[in-house]
Formats: sequence, structure tokens, C-alpha cells
Amino acid sequence: MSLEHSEQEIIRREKLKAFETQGINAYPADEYPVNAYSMDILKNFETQPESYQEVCVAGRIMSQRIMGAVSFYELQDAYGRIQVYTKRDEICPDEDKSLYNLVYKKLDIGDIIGVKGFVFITQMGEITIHVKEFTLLSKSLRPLPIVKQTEEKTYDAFTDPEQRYRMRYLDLIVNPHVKETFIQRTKIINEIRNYYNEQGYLEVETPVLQSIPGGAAARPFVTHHNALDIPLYLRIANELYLKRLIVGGFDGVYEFSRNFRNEGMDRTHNPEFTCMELYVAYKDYQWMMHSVEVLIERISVTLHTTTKIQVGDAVIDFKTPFARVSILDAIHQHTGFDVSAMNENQLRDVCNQLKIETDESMGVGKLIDEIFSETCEHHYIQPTFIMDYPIEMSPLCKRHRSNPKLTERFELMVNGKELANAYSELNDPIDQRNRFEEQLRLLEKGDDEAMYIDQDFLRALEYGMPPTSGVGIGIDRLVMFMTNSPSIQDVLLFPQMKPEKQIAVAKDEEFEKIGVSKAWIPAIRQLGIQTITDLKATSDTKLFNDLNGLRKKMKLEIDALQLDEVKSWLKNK
RNA sequence: GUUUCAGUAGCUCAGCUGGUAGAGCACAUCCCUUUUAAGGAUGGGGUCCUGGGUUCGAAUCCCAGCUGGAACACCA
Repeated sequence: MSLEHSEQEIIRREKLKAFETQGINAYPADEYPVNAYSMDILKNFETQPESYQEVCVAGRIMSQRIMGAVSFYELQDAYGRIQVYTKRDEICPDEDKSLYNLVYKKLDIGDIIGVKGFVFITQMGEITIHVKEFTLLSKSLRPLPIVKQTEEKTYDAFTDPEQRYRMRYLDLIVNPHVKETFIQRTKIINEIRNYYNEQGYLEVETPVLQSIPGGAAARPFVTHHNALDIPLYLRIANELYLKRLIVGGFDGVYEFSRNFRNEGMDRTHNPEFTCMELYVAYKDYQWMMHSVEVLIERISVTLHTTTKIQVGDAVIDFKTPFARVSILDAIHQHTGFDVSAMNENQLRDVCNQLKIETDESMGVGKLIDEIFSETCEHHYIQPTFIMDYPIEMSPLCKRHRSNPKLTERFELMVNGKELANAYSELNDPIDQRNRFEEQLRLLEKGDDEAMYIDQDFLRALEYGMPPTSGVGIGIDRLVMFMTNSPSIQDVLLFPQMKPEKQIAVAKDEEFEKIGVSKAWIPAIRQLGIQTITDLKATSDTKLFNDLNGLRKKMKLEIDALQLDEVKSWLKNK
């Protein structure tokens, strides 16, 4: 009897033992000479059957239909599923039918096998591998969630989000669309890489561990470097490092940056996420807008062969050019207020009229941002560049060429969400120092998102950075749009989850080892004490009282415990 | 963090006006030589998330906790 295994698991372990006694290694080391894949066979068999007379395919058994001396299994390999047909008397030509009866028929859903044979079409019209020989490649000890489907319907889909995310391997096995999403994710990243490489930009790697978490406004994760005895931060952005490289003379650099932000989690936020950042010398944000829209359109066409894609209830058209609207125009358009010339008090008044909550720490920039996100953001379903943000909101962005209160910045909004953020980068070191100092003042005012000052970055700017435009594209969100995934967890292979609680249970022998008599073990478990550690953490008198109390209550036929006995259990480590 | 919903067999779920835990798939044994969400027969399988409370009696009602989802908040 086993506490930790279900009936089905026990049966599978017994099968494993039975295979061993029959001389079958359930986990062989040998290379298996796969020479064909399910999708390839299904696609090409009818036009070139001669190529599939000796195939060797490996995969996981996903369904079994055993009909006496004949059986049909479905094998799933990396590209799909294919049916295999096995006839007892072919794999067991002699009197001894045990290879079929005691091995092949005993295989389970989830086992990984290899088959050699030829491809044919059944009476039902299904392309199938006729098995001449099979090899067990890996025995599965846990039952797989069984998902069955016809063309139009799926039965008993494995849907519990917690289990899907915690056990992504299972999700990938039984939910084929999940695999497709992650294939598309990689295609998107490859497409971006191709696009930039074609233009001669250099993919680089910059520090993830930073001593000053700069380049964005967010709370960082802190860690500690023992040898240097300093705190280090997981990067919240890589922007300042890429700009240093532009100072260093690269013309264009980009990085797919895994960023870490110690903030809330929800449908669109994960503590670690991927942002692609690109910096190109001698360009401005107008150029960058064009570059971004061309890229996004290209990704859509590569993935879907069209610029129009379904995202939730909306159809989004990524056909260039995308709409462009300044943030102040957007606010004017959606609220009727012209906030372009307003000071802090006037903006607060507008917020009150619009029933937007404000607090003391908010400056002009933040107030405008607040008005925009409350009243405008959700209107931009189709891709739209929102441009020319107020200067207070953008401490790393160059002042607007025609209005010193604004910056040359744009955000790309899609489906009411920000997808990209770009600047004509601030390269005036004196202005940059002032802006950082302004951030410092905000910090003192209580704005905990204000940026830290990176002195080395300022020094780099003082050596001179060419006019540069930079962009950050949220890769996870882009993938969400492109794959119509409603949650960021659907586009991250292993989204962050609270760790599972391990319910440790000590074996009876472990209790006996420290001197607990067998009769008392069930009573101890009854008290909710399942490990030696738990037991040792309980005071001797409490244990003594509880156990004797239990003895009385449950009328246990054991001699009453002596306190000394309890003490002896807890004595040594 | 707040609100709200959910947690029952390996999976999907029913049971929730308190009274002996159920179905389908999966699993086991048997029948079946081209089947297909195969079929037929029989059978096994449960810490009803955990801990308290109310009650003669709790999967069911109440409280607390754990985990997850959704919305909001925070945050790009």
C-alpha cells in the first residue's frame, strides 16, 4: 500500500517491473534512428507513397484502440499525430505471442515508443503506419490527462489554468494550440532579429545585474553580491547600457532584454518579461515610427499572411501607415479640454471635473498622463502612435524641436494597450543632469517611481552621444496580440506562480527510528504531525497531553504515554 | 493589496433545499483481425483543498487559512 501513488500509477510501476523481468529496458540509451515525422507523412504520402515504405517514427502514445489481435495507437511526435497499426502475428510470427500480449498491449497512453514499418491507408481512409517492429523508448509512470477530439469538438480538455502553467510540459503534450503559440513567439523574435540584422544593427548583451537600476521607473528586485559585498539589482531596463554603446560608436544596437520588476502581477504583467530595445544613431523618433510600423506589419504578414488579425473581439489591421496623434490632441478630442497650456492647478481642476483621482505628489506630467490613460487610452484599438508627451513624464527623452514643454516621444497603442515606447533620445548631458535632478525632487516629494541617477551614464553623455532614436517593444504583449492570447501567462512558457507547498510526510520507519512505538504513529499523524521536524517543533508536554488526550477520546488500546518517553523522542537531533 | 468566483476520482464535471460520494473519459479483467471522441460486459479507484465551528449527522451551512481565476488597485 502506498500513500504517494494512485492506483493507476501503481499499475504502471508494476508494468515497468514486469517489462524488466521480460528483459525489456524501459529507458534504453541507444539512439533511435527516426527518419520520418507525422506531419511529413500525412502531407506527402499520397503523392509519393514510394518514399514511405520503410519509415521509422518515434513518439508518445496518445490513444489506444486494441481489438484482439490487432491494435491501433496514435503516436504524437514533435509535429503532430499519426496512427499506427499493429497486428499480433506480424510482430510475433512464432507460437510465443507474449511480445504482443504482454508488452505491446500493456503499453500505456503517455509511453514513448519507436516504430518501424510502412505507410498505408486504412479502409476508413486514414494514413497509417503498419508496424513491423517496435521499441519502448520511455515508460510513462503517470496517467496523462486524456483529451479527445473530433473535427468540431474537444472532449475533456485539460483546462485548469493552475495545472497548465505549473506543469507546462503536460499542457504542451495534450493541448496542441499551446505549442503553436510558442512556435509563433519564436517566429516573431526571429523576424525582429532578421529585420534589424538586415539593416546592419548589432545584437548585443548588456548586464542583467546592475548596481544602479536605471532606464525606467519601476521597483527593482534586489540581490547581494558576496565577493564585492554590494547590493545588486536585476535590471528593470537596459536602455542606459545600450546608449553607452551608441556613445562608443556603434551605429545601431539592439537587445532582447529580460527585465525584472518587483510589482503586481496580472493578465498583462509578469515579474520577468521581455523587452526588445533598439537604438540607432543619427535618427529621430519620426524615423523610428516608420521603422516600427513596418516591422509590425511585416510580423503580421509573416505569421498570418495578412495585416488583419483577430484580437479578442476586435479585428486589428496592422497595415501601414499607423495613425499618429499627439497626446494633447488626443485629450482634447476625447474630453474637450485643451490642456496644452495648463499649469498644475488647472490640470488638477480638470481631473476633478473628469472625476479622476489625484494626489499631492503628481506633477504636470503625471496629471496629463493620468487624464490620458483614464479617458483616451482605451479608444485606441487600431494601432496608433501617441506622440509628444509632456517633458515631466519622459526624463530620458529629447525636448521637442518646436515646443520645449513637450518631448519627442511616441507610444504605440494597440487594442488600448501600450506596445512600444520610443524617443528621440536625450543626448544633451546638461539637460539630462537637470532632468535627473528633477526626478530626485519627485522622489523626495514621494513619487516612488522616480528614477535613480546614474553618474556613469551622465559621464558617457558628456563625452558626446550622437543624435539617436531608441525604441522598446514589449515582446510578450506583441506575442499576445499576434497569437490572440488574452493573458501574458499564455505566452510565457513558465509564468511566475506561487511555489507549490510541499506536503512532506515522514515514513513510519522514520518515526520508529527516533524511538516512537508503532502503536503511537497513527495518533501522531492524527494530530497533524507528519514529519520528524514537525514533531521536534512540538513541546514535549503538549505532545504528551495531546496524545494521551487522543488515547482517551478515541479509546485507543495502548498503554498511556509517559512524559519521559515523549522527551526521549525529542531529545537528540 | 481589495473584491469576487472556484477547489469533489488521473482529466472534465454533476451532487450543495444537510442523511450510505456519482457520471463520462482514463484504469483493470474478458470478448473482438482495418478501428477512430471504437464497441460490449464486469470491476477497482476518493484526505469531497486544509483547519475549526454549528448539528444526532457536513462534500453541502458558518468562520479562518491555502492555491488558482477574474475584476480593481499598484505598475508599462
